[in-house]
Amino acid sequence: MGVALVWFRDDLRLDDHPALRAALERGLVPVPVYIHAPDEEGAWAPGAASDAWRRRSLEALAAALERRGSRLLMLHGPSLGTLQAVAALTGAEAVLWNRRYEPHIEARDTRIKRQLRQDGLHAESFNGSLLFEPWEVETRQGDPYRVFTPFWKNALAHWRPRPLWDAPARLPSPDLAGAPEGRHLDAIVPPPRPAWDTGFWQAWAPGEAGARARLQHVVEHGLHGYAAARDRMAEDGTSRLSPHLHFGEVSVQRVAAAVAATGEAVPAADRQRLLAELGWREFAYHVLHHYPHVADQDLDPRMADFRWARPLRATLEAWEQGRTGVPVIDAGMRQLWQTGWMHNRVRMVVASWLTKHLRIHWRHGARWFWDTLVDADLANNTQGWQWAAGTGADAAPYFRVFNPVSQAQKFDPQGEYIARWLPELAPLPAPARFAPWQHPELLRRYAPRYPRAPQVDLAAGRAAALEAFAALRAGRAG
DNA sequence: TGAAATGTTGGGGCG
DNA sequence: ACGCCCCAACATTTC
Repeated sequence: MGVALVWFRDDLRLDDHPALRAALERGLVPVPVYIHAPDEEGAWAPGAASDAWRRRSLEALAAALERRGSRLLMLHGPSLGTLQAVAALTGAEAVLWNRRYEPHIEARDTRIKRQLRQDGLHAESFNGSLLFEPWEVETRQGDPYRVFTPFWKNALAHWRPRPLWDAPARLPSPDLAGAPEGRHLDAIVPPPRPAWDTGFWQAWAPGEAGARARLQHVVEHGLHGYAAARDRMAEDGTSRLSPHLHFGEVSVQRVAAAVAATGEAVPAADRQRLLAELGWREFAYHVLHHYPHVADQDLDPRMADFRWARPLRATLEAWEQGRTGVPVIDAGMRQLWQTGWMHNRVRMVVASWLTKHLRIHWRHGARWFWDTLVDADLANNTQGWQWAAGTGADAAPYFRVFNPVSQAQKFDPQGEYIARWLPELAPLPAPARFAPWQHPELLRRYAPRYPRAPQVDLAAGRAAALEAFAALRAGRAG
């Protein structure tokens, strides 16, 4: 029987896996391969939190393959050379994989595909992670979209859910006698030392089983009322599927199908809202594909002359470590540090603070998120930061400045979120937790170590941001 | 997927 | 009954 290498990357599942499916449908024995090649990730090599997750997800994938009679070959080295070597040693006739859509990875994979074909192998890639190919959706004029709503309207109108493919109960066992000895997981992604990630795994279950369990939970309990619940900071109202989707532990096609299948059981607005969140993910990949510079530069060239503040180390560190003196921001930054994740609404609030009140360029925030988020994803992270900073596609206008106090009052009315992640403020009565600088006597008594005042006065920071924006416009006009 | 300033409206107190 | 004022509630505009 012929052999096909199935090259796993950010698709760490067996269910609804187009490349694995293709191997089996061609009657080939799949040889699952994972190659660690961080040098090829360029400036955006996975961060520490991402690697901590990846390690667990790979462990789960390897176990799932073994339970089915197969085995994951984990290797370290240049992707092309490693694939060539393994193909030669196993006698593979095909190399199959699901596409990644980061521009520099797309370019690398195109070179790899060309070379493998020159070597006489059947090399083929599939869409395993998006509902729509980034180049598939276009305006009537044939241009890429830069505004979400028409993008999503057009995309949904053309959505034809494809049949899902269930992971087989058994897989053929590859003959790895001639193959290189696989590396131990520790050699691929070493465990964090010291084990700073222990707090993560009370909140998360990396791997395909955890992803499917979460999807089931969302569909059964999280969809009814989702549109409003997703904004409430203290609740488990968001889907929390982002890291599972990033690592491809669940197929986005399966997520969309499961949501759509709830039908009348769930209000249409809630269903559409969750689908729209998947839509933002699609939009982020669409924009990154067509404007590959956005990961590092403003999409909107008019922002090039904007007067960003010099990013002072101390200011940035206070933000990173949750010592800004604004409770909802500090709570969010500590949730991020302790669990590798932050509630979506809080992400918007902390991003607005950094880019508007502090006027620090969004790339500094994007970097910190990249290193600390378990769901760090180049397209989504870029889209989120450029949206918040007002520099990106369909971004919040620059003058849209979040007030972190009113945001907390609105979306954490009992101050529970603040108390949970900033326990030093828990002794304060809830109404005093939103702006403790207005209650100096309570601060002194109950939270003597918490900053006496925000790192920037709220009104002054807002005014300075608006003033800088006005100066930009004036400069352009004159 | 804002916030704050400004404008409008209408009920009620009061002379 | 009427005009006047206040002000909350809501709507619109501006940044």
